[in-house]
Amino acid sequence: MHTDSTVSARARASDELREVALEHFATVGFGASSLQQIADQAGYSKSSVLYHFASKEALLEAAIGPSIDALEDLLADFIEFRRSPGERSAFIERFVDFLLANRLAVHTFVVQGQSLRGIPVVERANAAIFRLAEAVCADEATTAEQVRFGVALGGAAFILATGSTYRGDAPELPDDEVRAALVGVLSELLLPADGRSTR
Amino acid sequence: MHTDSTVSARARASDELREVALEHFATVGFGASSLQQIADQAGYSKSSVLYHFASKEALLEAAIGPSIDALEDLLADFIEFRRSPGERSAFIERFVDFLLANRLAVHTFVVQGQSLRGIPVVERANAAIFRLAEAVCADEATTAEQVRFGVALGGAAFILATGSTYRGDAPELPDDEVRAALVGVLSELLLPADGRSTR
DNA sequence: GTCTATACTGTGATAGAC
DNA sequence: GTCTATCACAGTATAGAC
Repeated sequence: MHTDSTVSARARASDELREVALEHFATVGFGASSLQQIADQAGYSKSSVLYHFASKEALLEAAIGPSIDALEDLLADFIEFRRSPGERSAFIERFVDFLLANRLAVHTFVVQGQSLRGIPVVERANAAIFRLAEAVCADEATTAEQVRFGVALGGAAFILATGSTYRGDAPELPDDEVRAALVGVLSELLLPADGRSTR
Repeated sequence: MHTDSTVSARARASDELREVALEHFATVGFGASSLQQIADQAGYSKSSVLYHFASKEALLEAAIGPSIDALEDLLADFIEFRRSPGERSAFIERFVDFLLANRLAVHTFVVQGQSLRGIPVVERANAAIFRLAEAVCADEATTAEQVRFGVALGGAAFILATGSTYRGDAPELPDDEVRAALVGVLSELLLPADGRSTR
């Protein structure tokens, strides 16, 4: 029987590598990231990375897989209860919380989801996003509704990874204010409203 | 004196390479793009690419530079007239037209603007976006306003390059409908409105 | 478990034939 | 103008020492 310390050491190294790798994948992109840079920043050798994860793709799987699991759970709940009154706005809040808790992973598979086709974990992400679009948009989505969904998703993903704004100075926006602002914006974009097409 | 045909041939090759390169940079990312792939798709050799453009960065400069010029012109006009009544909504339409006419370039420097710091042409793009944020947001921008701007910009850039939606089937949305939808969405996000913070 | 050493491929870029 | 040949280097991945 393995000692706890052995198991913990292995898990700790994996976690550190996952975290550093996710940061690289989200910022410079999967294709432009190198195992060497990830290993250096995490304080391991390149070979150690390939001991913990069989390949670069396996590292991506470990980095964003749990976030996709969480998205799928969230989506299943929403689909079950979306007809209840008020459930849609409650979903927005849960969705924003998901975005904030998984910002790097979300940015990775939203922004790079199209260019990483063929990688199993990315296909899972794309499928989840597709079902999310189906659930949020009306059954027969108009162009306007599809654009609104795309702007909401892409805009949120963009915000999460750029430090929230494009202003060079102000380094950080307070998390609670970002959360409130995102809930407001996504509500406007995704909740059914009347008479907005004539604006 | 050079013949016209010689000049045209050189210009034609450069244009073809710029176009193919821009497509690669926007889809798979600058760092993940290779001169070999670009040369193959354009029907030239890798060396020919480096004859027309001294380096990979020079190719990026040629690919997105003109779009940044156009953005700077648009921005200068807006800053001059932004106090006029109705000028802001007119600007939204011009801005959307700019986005549609420069979709790949916009997607490239918006999405990858943070990770390509240090490349001169990208610094120009980031500076232009920063001034755009200053011009569009109120003088003392609240967190909510900054988030709205970020969602609008990032969402629009996302829409432009993903074929407009995340729905797997429907291959293309009609351009005029996308334009109208984007004008509507960006107007909601960027035009001053009353009483939306309490929603 | 983590490392060094190595193999092999692909990269951006240069030099020179035609 | 476009090509082939070549360069030095970085990429992922494997084998094996400790």
